[in-house]
Amino acid sequence: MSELQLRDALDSLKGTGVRITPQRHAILEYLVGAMSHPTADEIYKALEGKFPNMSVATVYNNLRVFREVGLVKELTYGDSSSRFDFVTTDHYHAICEDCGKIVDFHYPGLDEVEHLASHVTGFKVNNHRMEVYGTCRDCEAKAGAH
Amino acid sequence: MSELQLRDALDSLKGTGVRITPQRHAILEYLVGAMSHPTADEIYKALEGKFPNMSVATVYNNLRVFREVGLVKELTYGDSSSRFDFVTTDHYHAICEDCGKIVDFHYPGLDEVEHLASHVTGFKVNNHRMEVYGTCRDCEAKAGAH
DNA sequence: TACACTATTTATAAAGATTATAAAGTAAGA
DNA sequence: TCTTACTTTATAATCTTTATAAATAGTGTA
Repeated sequence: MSELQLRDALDSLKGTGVRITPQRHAILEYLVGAMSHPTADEIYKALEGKFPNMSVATVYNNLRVFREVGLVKELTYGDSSSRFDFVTTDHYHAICEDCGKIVDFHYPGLDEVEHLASHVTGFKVNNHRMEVYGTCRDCEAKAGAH
Repeated sequence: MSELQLRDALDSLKGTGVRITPQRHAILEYLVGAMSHPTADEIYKALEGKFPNMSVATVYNNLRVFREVGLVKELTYGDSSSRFDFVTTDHYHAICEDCGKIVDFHYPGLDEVEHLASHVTGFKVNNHRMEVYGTCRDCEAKAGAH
């Protein structure tokens, strides 16, 4: 399962022309296996045994690369440092109000909303629904050309 | 409208025993009137004309005070600095799947979802919809007694 | 109104997270 | 194997936020 996710991630990287270095492999592996959402520093410390010479910058650089490719989400809670989360297949929908097109997007953070809602309202919360409404790129372009 | 919000905020502060200084007044006034969600530094710069000697620490200290009292929400998007938002009456709904009861709850953080959705999908996002589903306390109690 | 007490502001330094830079190293295709 | 461009490393720099201590100023009370 994690194996498969890791392989998919590596393939996905290859597909976008990003080189696969041992450091990148290790960071991805760690993220896939991590139960929590680690900070850059936690990842750095976790891999320091395997890569005694690895620089913190390498961790940051690669987390950014992974984020840009869509493999990883950066979560900013209130605390001082960002947390990073391997993207799974949960997703929400963005809906175009002009043409009705529906586009998937991923967002890992809404469990927090369920928690807070439960806390505030006293409900036993089972699930939630969320959609984003707007104009898709095509319709926006048409409207712009008018 | 903003006037009233500001007065309410000041009263609320008095009620909790927080002193009202000219700096606090000005920061609150700025937050109430701000269309955007300013960063601490933006607030600092905006008030530097009125308070040439004000320290950045004062802005941070007071934003923390306001947050602790519940007047202000701290928003952490992906970018480097926190943004601060005067708490208004926007709210979401928790819906009981047994009896249909609807309870309001507040949650200030979903702008972040709009941002991310917009970035990922290319949509120009206008708004979103979110609801939480579950069982209210009454129905939960009844079911428990069954 | 004046006083006293304590919270607050200011100025500065310090801490912590993240990014920039340049030289050395290495993945990947030809 | 060779070459090229991308990566890593080490380090410094930047930026945001917090800590500290002395000076200042609100607020309740006499």
